[in-house]
Amino acid sequence: MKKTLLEDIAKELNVSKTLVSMVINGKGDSYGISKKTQQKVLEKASELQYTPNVFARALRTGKSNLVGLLVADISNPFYSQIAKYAEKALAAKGYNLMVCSTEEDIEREKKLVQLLAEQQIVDGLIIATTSNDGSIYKTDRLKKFPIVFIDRYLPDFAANYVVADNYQGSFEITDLLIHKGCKNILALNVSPAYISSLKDRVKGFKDALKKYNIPFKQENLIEISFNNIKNEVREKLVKVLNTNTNIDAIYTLNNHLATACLEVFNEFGIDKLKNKIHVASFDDIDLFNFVKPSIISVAQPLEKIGTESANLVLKLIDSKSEGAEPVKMVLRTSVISRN
Amino acid sequence: MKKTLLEDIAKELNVSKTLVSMVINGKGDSYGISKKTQQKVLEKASELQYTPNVFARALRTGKSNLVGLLVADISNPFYSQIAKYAEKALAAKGYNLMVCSTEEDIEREKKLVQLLAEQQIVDGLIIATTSNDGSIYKTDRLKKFPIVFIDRYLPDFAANYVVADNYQGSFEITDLLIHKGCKNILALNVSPAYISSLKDRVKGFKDALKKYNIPFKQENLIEISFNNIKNEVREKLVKVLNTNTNIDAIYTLNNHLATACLEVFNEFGIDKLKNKIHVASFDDIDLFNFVKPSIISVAQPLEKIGTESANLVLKLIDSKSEGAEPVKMVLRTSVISRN
DNA sequence: ATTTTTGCCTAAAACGTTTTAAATTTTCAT
DNA sequence: ATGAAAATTTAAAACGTTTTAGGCAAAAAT
Repeated sequence: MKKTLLEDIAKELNVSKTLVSMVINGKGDSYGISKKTQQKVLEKASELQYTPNVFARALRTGKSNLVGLLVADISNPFYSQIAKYAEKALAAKGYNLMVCSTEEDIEREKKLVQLLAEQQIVDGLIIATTSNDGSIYKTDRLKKFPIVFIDRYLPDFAANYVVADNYQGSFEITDLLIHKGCKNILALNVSPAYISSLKDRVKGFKDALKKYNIPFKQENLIEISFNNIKNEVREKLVKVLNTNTNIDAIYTLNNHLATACLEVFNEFGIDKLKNKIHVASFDDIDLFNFVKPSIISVAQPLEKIGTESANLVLKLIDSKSEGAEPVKMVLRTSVISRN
Repeated sequence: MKKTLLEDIAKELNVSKTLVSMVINGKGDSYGISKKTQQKVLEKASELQYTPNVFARALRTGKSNLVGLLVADISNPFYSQIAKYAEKALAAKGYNLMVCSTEEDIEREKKLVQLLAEQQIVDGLIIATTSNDGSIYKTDRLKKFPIVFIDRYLPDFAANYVVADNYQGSFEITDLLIHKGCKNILALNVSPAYISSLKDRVKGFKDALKKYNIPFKQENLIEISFNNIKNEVREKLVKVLNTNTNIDAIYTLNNHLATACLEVFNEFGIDKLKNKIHVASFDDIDLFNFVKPSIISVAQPLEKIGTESANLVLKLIDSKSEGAEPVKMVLRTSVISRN
């Protein structure tokens, strides 16, 4: 049972494959194919279970109906949730999704972009970039390629993005901590710290302190390198808590840091820590619903990021929007307070 | 700056594009192209940054160098971890991965398989199937298409699969519970219960009971429908615990059930529950490291499942292995005991 | 009764590769 | 030198579409 081709349908009906192609693509009317003929073609096509060859079509039209999603780590629930919703939104419009992990490696990101975009394998890209300066996106070809950045945007780079309002979320959760009486908050950040979302979170944190005239101390912002989170957190956190005994809150700037902290708590016993330490984290993961000490967190609108970025990239693909102003979408986060 | 084509290289060197194609594809030697010419071609190709057009190549050869991964839900960490490792293994061999969520919907699975496999978009598929009888895989075309099932296999269906040893894991964890003194274990299963991994877990559970001459009671195996887990767990769990007060352990058959149980515990307060209830779960998630009551769990070899399924599907693709015996890989799980 | 318009349809080229079959050039033995 | 054999190289077809440019009737306008 061979695959049905346009030609098979054409032969059976004694028409040209041109005509069949037109009808199949819904252009029958605009090319003035009679209703009767269109009907015949569609019936025969479904009878023979015709499905167009994607590669031939892509070769001819330069369109693949694929969208790529590049994230640092697909096994991070933050990204996999976004992936899920993006896929759904794309599927609704007849597009398929290719997910690739960059492993927070800019070289791998570059290779993938080259492969997927320059090669025109995908019609558009959704990217959580690891790049700091966006240099890899400054080629002529890529500048007019449909790309939507998510989670992290590139400063000084006119590009479309859909991100959470990291500043607002961080400001609000810090504000909440302060309202709960915290005066000496220890913040944990993760390198590479040039990533826009992290920078904005730090800024929100600092500005909230400023609002209440609490001086920011550099030693209260610890930086952990992303590829050795567990160990560094253990090391540095224990040290700080031992030397600086009036820390009254810990604020982790992403979910990995939070998990690492909780592990340290576990290991050393929560009670050994000063009693009234509050814990807060950017990102909201399932875990936080179950864990003591109870954690307040900033939930990002994952579904919205996924859906909106997908729709935006489709819009870019459709509109061939040369020269249009880039769309910058900043979505509100919500602070989740647990008793 | 137009894309470089085979023809561009050919023209610059005054050779045919046939020759260039041969050299680029590493077939220079076998076609007897002189070393000198090969050298020239490769140099010029890299000078002009030639990369072949994937679609033209796929159209001509019928090979796309893509592999599809179909899972029930990419946002489930179980699957997203597998995805990560599969992607890595594939990338190492020059293949890319397309991940698609089926949402545990057999119709969507069918559509995706049709699109990806029958359409030859991908060269092979890795699938966590929702199908119970495998009927959608029994077409002539699919029977000889490179498919590796993961997580769940299809009984009565000669197919390649890579799965965890669900029976062994379930047997061992039940055994462990019994050793801890439990005599009245409540097991929570999830529908659709025809899924092989779940059936094997149930069997392991029952056989472990049998080993110690503990009679299996049907009312100690509760079934929860997968699309309403949270509510049903709350409802049924509370009821059972109230009526049947000598339950001394709860064993959830997957990670979703476990999370739902923990939520119920949270809601009603752990202390309200009989003190000495042990909690066990198939699957091992991050959460379990942090939660009280402490949970024993069965960890599946996620990395291995991802890597091995990827390698297997590549082997199938390469070997055009008609008629070869299907590979059935059953990987040991490990029971993780927390004090 | 011829020309023009309209309505419907088609042949052929094009997309960028790979592969087949054959052509050309070189080398070697005579 | 000459023909056969060996070593290189190539033209053209093929993969399955979409699109361009146009063809041919039938209907309408002159």
